[in-house]
Amino acid sequence: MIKETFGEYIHKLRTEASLTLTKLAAALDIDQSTLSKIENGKRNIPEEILPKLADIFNLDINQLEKEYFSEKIAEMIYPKENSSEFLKLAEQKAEYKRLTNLKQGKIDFKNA
Amino acid sequence: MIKETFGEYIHKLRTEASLTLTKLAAALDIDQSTLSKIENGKRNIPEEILPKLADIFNLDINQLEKEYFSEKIAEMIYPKENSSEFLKLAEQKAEYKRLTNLKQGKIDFKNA
DNA sequence: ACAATTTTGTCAAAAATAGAAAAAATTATT
DNA sequence: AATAATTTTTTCTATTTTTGACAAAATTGT
Repeated sequence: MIKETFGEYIHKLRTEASLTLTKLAAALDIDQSTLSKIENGKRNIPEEILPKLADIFNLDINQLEKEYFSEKIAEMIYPKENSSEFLKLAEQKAEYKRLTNLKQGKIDFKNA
Repeated sequence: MIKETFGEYIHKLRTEASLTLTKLAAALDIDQSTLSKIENGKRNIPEEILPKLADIFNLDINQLEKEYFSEKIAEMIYPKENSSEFLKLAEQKAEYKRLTNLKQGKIDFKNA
């Protein structure tokens, strides 16, 4: 697990590779001011940059997505005292959702 | 745990109490068409109605919030194959966030 | 001091969300 | 089966949120 925020993580990747904001931003196809804000947690991180990041820095895209989404979840529950209870419930609900949706053939897991 | 979606749960509460959409909607201070959509999962559920629901149906507000938030989380992870890994990570991240924020005195847990 | 890099502020455009009224559809009642 | 009541869906407008881009300010490195 990365122990920084996702933005800080990107920052670390970028600086360790000696890239400027401008350069990396260009490669990610976003404005450099936007990338700065992303690194500093002041702007949403668009999901579309994940594959590009994985590509540029040779990272496992699955792990990256895990970090990305779990941060979103953490963001949401960290102020709750008993966050683990929330997560346990969420897990059950997710399970249940999968089951009921499978029955109805609503979802495919290809891009899961 | 409730096994329905939160909307379906509201529906169940409402019908068991023999209330019409119009009546409950009025009590919740929202439009009845909006309540219909909520029950059918076609509209976001505004967090503000939770205390009112708890009040009207004599429910534990904490439990209600738990159901509410965990559904949001479930919504987000249920298409992922290994959702429990996401949640484990999220838990760690939340923990970490709490620690670092405590150090900086950023958050109070009164309303957690 | 100068140049490069990064951060911040601002503003308009686009997208997402919400509220409300009315029409359409469904369900219940007589 | 007709009518009434309830629920669902549609449509429209208003509001809020998010985004992208540029320029100015601040910081950092040489």
